[in-house]
Amino acid sequence: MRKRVQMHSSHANMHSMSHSWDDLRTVMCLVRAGSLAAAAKMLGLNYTTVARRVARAEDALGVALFERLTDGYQPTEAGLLVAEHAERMSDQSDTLLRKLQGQDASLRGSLTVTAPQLLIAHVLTRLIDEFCAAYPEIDLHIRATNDLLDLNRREADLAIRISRDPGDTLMGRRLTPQYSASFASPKIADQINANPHQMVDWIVYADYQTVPANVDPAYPNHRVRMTFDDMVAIRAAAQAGLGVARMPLFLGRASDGLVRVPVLPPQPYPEVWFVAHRDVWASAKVTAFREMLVPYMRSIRARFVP
Amino acid sequence: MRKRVQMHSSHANMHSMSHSWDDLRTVMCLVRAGSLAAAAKMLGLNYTTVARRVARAEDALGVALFERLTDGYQPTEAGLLVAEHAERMSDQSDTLLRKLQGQDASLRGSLTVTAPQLLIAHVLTRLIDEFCAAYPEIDLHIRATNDLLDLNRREADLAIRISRDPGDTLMGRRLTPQYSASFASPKIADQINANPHQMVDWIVYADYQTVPANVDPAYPNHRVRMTFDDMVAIRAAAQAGLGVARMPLFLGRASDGLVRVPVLPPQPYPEVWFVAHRDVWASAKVTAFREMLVPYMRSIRARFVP
DNA sequence: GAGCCAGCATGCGAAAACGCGTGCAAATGC
DNA sequence: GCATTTGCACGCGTTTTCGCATGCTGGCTC
Repeated sequence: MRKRVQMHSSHANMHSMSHSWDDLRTVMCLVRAGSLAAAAKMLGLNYTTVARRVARAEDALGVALFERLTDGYQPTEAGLLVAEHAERMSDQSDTLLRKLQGQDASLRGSLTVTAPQLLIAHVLTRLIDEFCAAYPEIDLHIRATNDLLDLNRREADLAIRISRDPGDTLMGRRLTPQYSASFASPKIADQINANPHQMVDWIVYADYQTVPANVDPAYPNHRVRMTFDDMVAIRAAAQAGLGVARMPLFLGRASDGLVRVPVLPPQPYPEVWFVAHRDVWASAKVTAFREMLVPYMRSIRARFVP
Repeated sequence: MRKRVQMHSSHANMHSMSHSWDDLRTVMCLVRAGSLAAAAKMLGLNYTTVARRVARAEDALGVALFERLTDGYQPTEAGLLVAEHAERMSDQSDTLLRKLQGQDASLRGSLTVTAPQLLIAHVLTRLIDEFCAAYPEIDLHIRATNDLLDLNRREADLAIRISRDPGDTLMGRRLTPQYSASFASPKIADQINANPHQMVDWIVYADYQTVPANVDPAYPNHRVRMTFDDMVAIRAAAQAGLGVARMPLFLGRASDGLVRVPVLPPQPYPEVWFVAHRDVWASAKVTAFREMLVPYMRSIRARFVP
């Protein structure tokens, strides 16, 4: 027999908000990820734990949050509602952590930097080396990816980006302007130089689908031979002599087996920016990195401009 | 005052997002409560657990959140920052739970009602009995307190309040107007009736500190004999013959050993309202309670008005 | 159709979190 | 001035939670 009526004369806090905030977060991640395994990876947990927490949350809330289908967990309307509010909780949590991080005056601990793959590989490795030597107690994490990591969600502490737009709540500092131009293997370059009227085979980004604008009118014949969605692959194709590719000067110049071809004169290309969230901009570690990066980039500016 | 020596493993993984939201909530409760024991009570935990969670949070964030003083945990600036953001997370959590509750169409489970102590005791007990009989599967929790519980924070699902203002995000329905008047023990009443010019000794609320306005001019002599901060105590004092007290009609009429004295003619007094949060207003259980309460209060309206 | 993989449930041993009891210090009450 | 209360730290035994291994299902490839 369970009790039907409870009298409370004192204001003892009894309201059954006994359910766990971590369970709400787990539900949110599962909605985002779509499967137990992906959500578990996001949370650094075993997927069994995710399943258990979701079950607990459903039990505590008295509502089904997911439909268990053979191809994964499908959120119900209630599950989406939970996820929506948990997102806002997550925003608060992220903001909090950023603010705490922004007050951190120590030059110890973790610092996560993200930058485009090829910028890291050809430009930043030396700086990274120097930074690690200068601040040996900082645990530097590099995320070399072309994805724009979400600095709001603290996927990285700072970013070096090839974009004019530092973003919404972010702050930015321009590191250098840069230009693009056309590059090809020496053999292709020789052929084109020998005969400007020969057909120029372009290797272009999948996004563009077309020959770059502003090609030199001295070379009238162009066609797109192939499209790629990855710059590393484009460069490899160009190196292998498959055609001409447009790429930033720093990249073409740093790539063995590629030479400039005059087909496309140097074109302004999105600038290189240092970007960080307002909240962490002034923190010791971010500042230390920035103050080493800015002069370094200035010193090698020649690699980016004609 | 002596501070406890704090050991922080300085290489705590500052960046593991894996830190617990529940720990943030624990910090928030400790800031609110001021002591481990009070926070633990709020959370339904042992205070040792609160201490451990706070220590974990400090370790994970790499910042001291509290100073351990002999008279309790004093939040640091960082602790206050954590609490501030956790409050917003808590708001989101509360909102979520309210919305889920608002969609709940079942007439089973828990329902928490709050009302002023004396209104429960003298007016609502019969209704509560009937409600429990009509909905035996609803677990009714009564919180009889004069504190205004926070319906936003789900300290109660619905409230019966003596106030014109249903509040900010709340909805309200007026149940009945009511009036107050002066009551005293029969002996005092006889004395005053026999000699209208005798000194009338008032027992008043600490908040007012003064004899009620609008006393009948036929009784010219008044003084405040004592002040109380509790209506139960005022009534007891009046019953014991210590003086005349102003109180709502329903209360004086329902109290043994008290009779009306004509010193203070019936005065308008704040109305009785049914109040609930928008989000839960239309839920099955709240609706069921309201639809039993409203006609009940109409049927006994005579007890509230002259 | 056999094999393979992604995705999930279940059971078990290990690890973490928890509650309780004890002990201590400072403030409070008689 | 001594007993009591409040508030906390620490150690121990227990409960809960977690990760891992196993087994199952349905869709996919060859």
